[in-house]
Amino acid sequence: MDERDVALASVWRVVRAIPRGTTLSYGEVARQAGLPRRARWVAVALKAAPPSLRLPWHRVIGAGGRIAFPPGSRLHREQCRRLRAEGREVIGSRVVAAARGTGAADLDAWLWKA
DNA sequence: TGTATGACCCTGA
DNA sequence: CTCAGGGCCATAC
Repeated sequence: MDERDVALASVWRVVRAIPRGTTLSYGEVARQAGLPRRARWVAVALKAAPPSLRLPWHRVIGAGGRIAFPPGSRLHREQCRRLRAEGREVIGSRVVAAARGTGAADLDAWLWKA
């Protein structure tokens, strides 16, 4: 098990821990995984994640609530669908910050502040 | 070996 | 809002 595997496991662990209805940016995932400033690599890690892990990858979005996939692409639609299924509003490629007081909101309020 | 590409991020104009 | 420019770094060719 080399460094890469450890890093992959760290990222997956963080993503797996994102609560339902909440979102985390790539940069934040990287940071919480102990890989500061490696947001880009988080994308690689997600792409490399075996589907069998059933990671909630849809809860990982770009900074500022931006969906990272090209609008109209299959994955973009899939992510929108899953986020809305968890009660999040999505407008275009933007995931609207959750309103305060609705439970899962505090995290991203802190994240993309306001 | 070198270059290009990308599910990124941030600042500044 | 867009665009540019810097940083980041694994992968693919």
